Amino acid sequence: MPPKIVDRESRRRQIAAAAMSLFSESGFEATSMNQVARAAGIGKGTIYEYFRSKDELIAASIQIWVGEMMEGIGSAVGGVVHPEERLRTFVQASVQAFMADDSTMKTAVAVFQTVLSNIESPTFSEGIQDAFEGIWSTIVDIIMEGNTEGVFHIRDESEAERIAINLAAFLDGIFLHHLITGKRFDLLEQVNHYMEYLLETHMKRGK
Amino acid sequence: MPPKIVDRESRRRQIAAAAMSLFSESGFEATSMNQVARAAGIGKGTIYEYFRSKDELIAASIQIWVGEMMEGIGSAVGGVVHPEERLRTFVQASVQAFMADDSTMKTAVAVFQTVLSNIESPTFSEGIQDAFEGIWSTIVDIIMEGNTEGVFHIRDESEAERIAINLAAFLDGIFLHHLITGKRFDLLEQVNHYMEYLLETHMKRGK
DNA sequence: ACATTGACCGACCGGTCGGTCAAAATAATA
DNA sequence: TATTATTTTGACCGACCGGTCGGTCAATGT
Repeated sequence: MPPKIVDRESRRRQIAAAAMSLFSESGFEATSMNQVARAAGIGKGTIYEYFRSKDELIAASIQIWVGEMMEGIGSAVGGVVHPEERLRTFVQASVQAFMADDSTMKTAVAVFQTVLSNIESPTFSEGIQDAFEGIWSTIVDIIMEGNTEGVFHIRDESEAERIAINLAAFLDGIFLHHLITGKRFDLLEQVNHYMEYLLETHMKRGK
Repeated sequence: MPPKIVDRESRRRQIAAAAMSLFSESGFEATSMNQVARAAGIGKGTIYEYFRSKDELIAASIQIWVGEMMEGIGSAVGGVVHPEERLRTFVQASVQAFMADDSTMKTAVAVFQTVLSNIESPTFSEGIQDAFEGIWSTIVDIIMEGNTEGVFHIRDESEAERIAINLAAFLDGIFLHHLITGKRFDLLEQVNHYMEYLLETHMKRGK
């Protein structure tokens, strides 16, 4: 009976992907549904077959983007066994992911802004909340694992959490400032500087 | 000869101030020139006597807002003499300024976003660049002063600069994450955690 | 061959926006 | 008060927006 069966989920992803590349360049508000349609190679009306509204399209795009971002970093860390090396790899992968192209960073900021503007709306904030929990717990896991292996020396898990929250915040902050100030400082140098005394002091690395 | 003398500069400030209070609540894009006119108690056309476009109004508003922000923090630090206390005061004043109300933080993020979206346009980015230089040099000054007084122990000025850049980035990052995650962690605790090992290690405080 | 389906489309709608401009208001001069 | 230069104004405009909807069409079942 169905003259043409369409995998609705993969179609959603396809449209959201096309949309995201526009969002990354011009932001969410500034991108019109007409542009999205053209970029996706479909009619505008078709978008509304798969998304109730522009907001829903934005939310879905964000979720997919965040997921891919985390997947990339996760797979980079996956292969490394030594805790310190894992932590360094995690940071390096984050730096590379964000600095790969400016548009990635701009997208991240746009996402921040959109989530903040809709901080009351669960549609937007839920996915982001999960993302943060994921990032934090990834770092905490690395630290605690290093702790039991005797590589790090942390008092307790809540201390590891504090370190994780600060590390994640620092990374976002330094990325943001690097872009805003027109790359007026050496990003890698600053990140290494942070890592240096994170490892040397709190974790009493080596001896 | 002029039948009506108008202090153009103060008029600009007055309009920009009225505009900024709206921008803080709803963001730049979402605020219409009609709303700005009503809030400023003037006709819409009058705005265009003092600003060429909405973009110029936004840029001017941002510049004034940033200026007031820095002035506030600067005056808080001004009275303190002991270097370590000055640094703590600087951080505390920043926290208070941002956490005073959510709208301040949302405004800051909106400013970031706007500047990033117009990173090529000098109209927007110039003022922000100066603001960052100001913040960095404020921190560097505190550190270097503490150095000559023997309270801090820093290798050289470039080391102080690295510390300043990282501190500023961390503060913005932690503010941002605190808001986005729905205040899922204790902001003050995290900031103190950072300050603790900033003072205890790099600066080899006390003994 | 032909009926049925649903994916797809783009013209169209109500509404909003930034920006303009002719006219009104204002105030110093004579 | 009449004149004149300047400032202020809000009605108005065209462009554009998100979203809708009647209709088209290719693919399938019979």
